[in-house]
Amino acid sequence: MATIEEVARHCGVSPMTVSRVINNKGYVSPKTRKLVMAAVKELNYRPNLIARSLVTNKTSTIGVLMTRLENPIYSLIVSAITQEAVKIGYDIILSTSSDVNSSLKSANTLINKQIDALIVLPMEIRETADVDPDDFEKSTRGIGEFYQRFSDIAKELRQSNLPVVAIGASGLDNIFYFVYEDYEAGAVMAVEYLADKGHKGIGFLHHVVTQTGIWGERYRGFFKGMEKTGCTVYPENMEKCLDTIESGYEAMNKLLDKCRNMTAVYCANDIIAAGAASAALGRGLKIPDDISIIGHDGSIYSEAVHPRLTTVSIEPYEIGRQAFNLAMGALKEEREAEEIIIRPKILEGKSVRNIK
Amino acid sequence: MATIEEVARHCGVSPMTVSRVINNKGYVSPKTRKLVMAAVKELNYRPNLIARSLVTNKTSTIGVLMTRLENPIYSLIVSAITQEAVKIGYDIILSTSSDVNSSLKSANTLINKQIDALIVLPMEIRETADVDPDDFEKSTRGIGEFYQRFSDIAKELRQSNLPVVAIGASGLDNIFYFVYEDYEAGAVMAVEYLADKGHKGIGFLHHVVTQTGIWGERYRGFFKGMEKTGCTVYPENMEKCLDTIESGYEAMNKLLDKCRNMTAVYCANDIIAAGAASAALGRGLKIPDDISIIGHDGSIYSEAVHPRLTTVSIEPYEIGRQAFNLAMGALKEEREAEEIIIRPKILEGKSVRNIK
DNA sequence: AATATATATGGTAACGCTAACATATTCAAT
DNA sequence: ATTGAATATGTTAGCGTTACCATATATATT
Repeated sequence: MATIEEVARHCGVSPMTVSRVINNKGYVSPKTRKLVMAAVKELNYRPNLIARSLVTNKTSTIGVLMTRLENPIYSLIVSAITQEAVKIGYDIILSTSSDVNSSLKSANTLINKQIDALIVLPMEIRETADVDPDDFEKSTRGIGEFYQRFSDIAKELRQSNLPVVAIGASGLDNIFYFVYEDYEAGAVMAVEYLADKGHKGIGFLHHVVTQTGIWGERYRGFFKGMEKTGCTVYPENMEKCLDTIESGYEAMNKLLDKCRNMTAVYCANDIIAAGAASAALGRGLKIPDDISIIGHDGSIYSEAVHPRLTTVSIEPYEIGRQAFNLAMGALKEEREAEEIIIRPKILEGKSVRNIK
Repeated sequence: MATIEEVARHCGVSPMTVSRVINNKGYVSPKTRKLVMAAVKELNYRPNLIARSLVTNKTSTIGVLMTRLENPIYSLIVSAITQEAVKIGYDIILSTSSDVNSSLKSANTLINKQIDALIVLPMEIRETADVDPDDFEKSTRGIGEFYQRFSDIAKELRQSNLPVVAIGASGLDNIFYFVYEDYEAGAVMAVEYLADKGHKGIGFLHHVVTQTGIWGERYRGFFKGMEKTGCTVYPENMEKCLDTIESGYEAMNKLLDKCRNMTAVYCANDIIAAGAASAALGRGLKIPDDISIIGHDGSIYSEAVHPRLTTVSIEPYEIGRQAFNLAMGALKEEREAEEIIIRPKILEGKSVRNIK
């Protein structure tokens, strides 16, 4: 592989001149520029970006630390980040780890690789590697611990001016940039939407996790929405489940067995809603004639059921875009600290009936 | 940020000794080791992996060049790659580009960043940036051009011992490692499965692209399967569509209007099948009692419809795993050239009726 | 003609690390 | 005691690039 030195020798100039040409920086006469460019082409010269990084102290690479790329929402976020990044000549280096220890290890590796900024998306991080992934109570309990132990690293990064953007969180020690979706507001919106269509008997398929994280927010949002719209919450119209189609299906069947005066159901996400829709159809119920369903996420699942699901659409692309630009802004030291809250939207499908 | 030199000074040894400790390489007395480790902790030393790479000439980073991370199949492949990578201390640097020019540019950047290996996954690459993404005829026409123009780069990489693994392709100039799924065999399997259940009137919802790439393979596979099972192909039982739910829905409606003696439909992928299922349900048809449906991909879409779709399951995780390990094997120069073909499996749902 | 400014090029050192070699020191085996 | 290997540490140089400063020439301004 040709080096800058060889290119320089090949056309009788100094390495510095070659450097000026390839970086388009400083003064170079048109004649030498042409000469150098010809040599670059002839020798098939590739600038060694590692060597450049060593001296410039920047890599044009940002680290993304996350858990499950399998989850379409996260992969959409990452997709947005990479798309924004490529626009300004940045690349992303991706690390997926599922438990606290390996996440911290990954974070350190990324930092040691001299990334210019770090975006963390630790949703679904697990306490330990050996936890049953289907034990959701336990399996989401790692996030807090991660942030706690990450705090020291974040402090250090702060000092060395490496911005850290946390997606899906806020108010953490030593982290100053946040992007998150207002899930609670989304849940409120879902209930309001149903109430607005004349529904009073509103059911809820919620995740088993009800206290923390995204599921906690949606859980609280449901109650808030019910109160706001003056609807009564009946325990018989609620059922818990996991984040799978199968679980949503089973929970909906249980719910339909015990519910009373229930005309609509808010599902904590589209996956659950898809399962719920299947259960309803399987019992010969028509959607939305016999039962209205509203989901949450605006994921591709909401399109996969018939009729298309009305859902509270979160904006993964927007989250990724904002996260990346926040990181870039912080690099330029434009801001000291910032928090960006993305508001969801109602994405109307055909799964909610107007019964007014 | 502390350097190795500072750590060395701090405990009165040479940088080499510190290097030996942090790399666990060569002889170091237990006493000095302890001393150094204490200094490392105290100064919060982080080895600069960029500097290390410059001298070792390896980065423990592999490049992944792809188009649309939004497509769950691709993101599952990437997920598998990262999971395999992290196991042996590698990271992946991800680049998503949608057209030929920017893909080549991204490839060059990755190479210049001194990646140890490159995995390319150029499915759905477009000829130019301004092509309408929904114009599938045009939008998939870029792959060939990409590989053609990539060939020079591949040759160069070959010389510098940087392995290139192409996913979803085979027999390309200057590329020696391939991992791909046998989609044609999958289509044959789908038809055979239906025939085995007693179906003779088998319909086909195929993609508008019928000559090249994955759609071409599935298209050919359908005919091969029909011939193999002795079923007759009726043009009235075929309809073309795009890779969207909506398009699958519309195509299925057209198909149901014109078909004759059709008891089952093979859909070129699960997205189309999900749309088709919705259309069938929307017409009051029962699945699988009135019409059997089989999809292709084994994607999460196949779970999102009721009843759960029987589908030809491709193995994205396996593809990613094999691709990464192929790259690693090539790095160790264990092999000269290799081609790994992944065979799909039938994933049984409840969307196909046994009419024997 | 004299001075200031813009343009063009080169030399040196350094970024932080490790490979390769050199040199001690220890310890066991003769 | 003598040798040879194993153990332990240090020295030097270089990976490929650019920052910084120095210098030379061309062009504009008075």
